[in-house]
Amino acid sequence: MVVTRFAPSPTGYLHIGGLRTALLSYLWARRNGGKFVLRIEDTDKSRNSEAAAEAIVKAFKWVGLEHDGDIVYQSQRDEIYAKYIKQLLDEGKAYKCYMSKDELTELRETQMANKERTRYDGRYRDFEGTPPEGLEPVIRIKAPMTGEIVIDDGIKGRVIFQAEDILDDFIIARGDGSPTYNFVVAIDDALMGINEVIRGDDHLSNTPKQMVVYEALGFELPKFYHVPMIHNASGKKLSKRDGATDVMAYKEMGYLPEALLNFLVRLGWSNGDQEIFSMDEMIELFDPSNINKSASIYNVDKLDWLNGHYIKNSSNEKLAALLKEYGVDVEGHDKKEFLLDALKERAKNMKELAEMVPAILNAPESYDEKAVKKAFKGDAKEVLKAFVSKLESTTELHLPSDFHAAMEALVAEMEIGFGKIGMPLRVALLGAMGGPGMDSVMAVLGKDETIKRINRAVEALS
RNA sequence: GGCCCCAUCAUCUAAUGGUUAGGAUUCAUGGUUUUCAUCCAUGCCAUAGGAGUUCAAAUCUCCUUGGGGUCACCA
Repeated sequence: MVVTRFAPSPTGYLHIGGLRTALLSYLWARRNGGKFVLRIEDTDKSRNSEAAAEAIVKAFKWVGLEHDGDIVYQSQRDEIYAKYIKQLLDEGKAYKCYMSKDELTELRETQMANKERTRYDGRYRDFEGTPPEGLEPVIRIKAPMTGEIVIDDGIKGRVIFQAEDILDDFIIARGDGSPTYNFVVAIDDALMGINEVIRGDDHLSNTPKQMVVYEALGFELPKFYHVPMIHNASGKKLSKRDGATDVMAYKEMGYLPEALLNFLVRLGWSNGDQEIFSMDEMIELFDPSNINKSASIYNVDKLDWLNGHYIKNSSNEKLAALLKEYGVDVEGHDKKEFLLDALKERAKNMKELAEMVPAILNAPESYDEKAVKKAFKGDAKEVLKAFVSKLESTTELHLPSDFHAAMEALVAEMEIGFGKIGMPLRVALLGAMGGPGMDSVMAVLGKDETIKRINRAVEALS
């Protein structure tokens, strides 16, 4: 069975890059009928892991990703790590190092001055004397100093490191006894049965260290997939400065989760010319082994386009329910179908959609000067008055097509162009140019409100 | 700087060693419309550079250049 995981460090919220690796792990697990588990990497206890976990779960919930089983907190697994530290110590695969932080810094500076690679020099590897007083030792693992470390990566292919270039006896437990990242990741992944690790390729150079731990503990290696990063417009790793990296901020900006996921899955991965993927299609088609090797740049235009697409193709019921989260309630409005039909074609995001609703439902408080100047010239008022009479004398006025017919009849009778009625009518009903078709607007407003608004405008603009 | 990774339009990407290098987004133009948007049509735009292998290279090899990642008692 394929078991994947998402293992964020709790920095407070889920960001867009994290969501992508989570999505890919999720898809691959689902495609294989496997499991997708969530683990919070909170070995640094100074941070509030619960709030972070809640934020992540909240974001997961919003986009519709579900993890299997309980959330695993590394902060609650100290005994497990302690057990393995003891085991390695007993087996002579790890040892106590009494070097102080100052000494370490000094060593590093000397090495840098000599243009050598900075590394621990192994001075306590075979130490048998009396340890210095008053110093809590760190635990270091014995790492191979020669030979090749080969990662058979599912995306990058064979990646080969020389042990002497990158390894030293790295620290697996700090002076206070707490275990370090590369140690616990390997243990947790192994213990939780994770056999397919999909993560950012910034972890590629950590992998050899983790492999040392796997080897020392006799665990079986998972399959690694190191996914290229998402970069910002200037080609750098996506950071908090690049605008809204918090997934929940995308909700606030009016993005639909399906648009966001669709956007993310297409970053570095494709299926021929297909651009639109439902969740089911993603699950059916996604395979991490055909993810691109190169980083991709995050580009909002495509996301906006996708979002517009998904809004246009959403049902009115769904949009009405969603709109409530953006402070607009149209569920009780008897013309909500006409309203949403007209508006969803033109909204790029939910926030825009939410703003368009009151612009129609509320009568204009003022009339845009430029629009008035353009639309209210010549006999515009006479045309509007004639249109009012036309509406008053028409009994069946419900559908947009009914109102359209009324307009058509008027322009035919008066022998004028559509613009002669359309433009002043637009200003009268909405106060400005722009917006949906007049027939839809009138159908939403109804006959009485339409007439009322026209009369008011004619009066106000005299 | 050491090590590792990467390189097709501005951006996301497609292309069993043989295609007029395809699609999408953006942009431009035209059409549709009472306006704006949508929608439709058309157009602009790419194999980083240099060697090599081959009848044939975006595709394989090497070098150069460029970009990125990583080098903690952070994760």
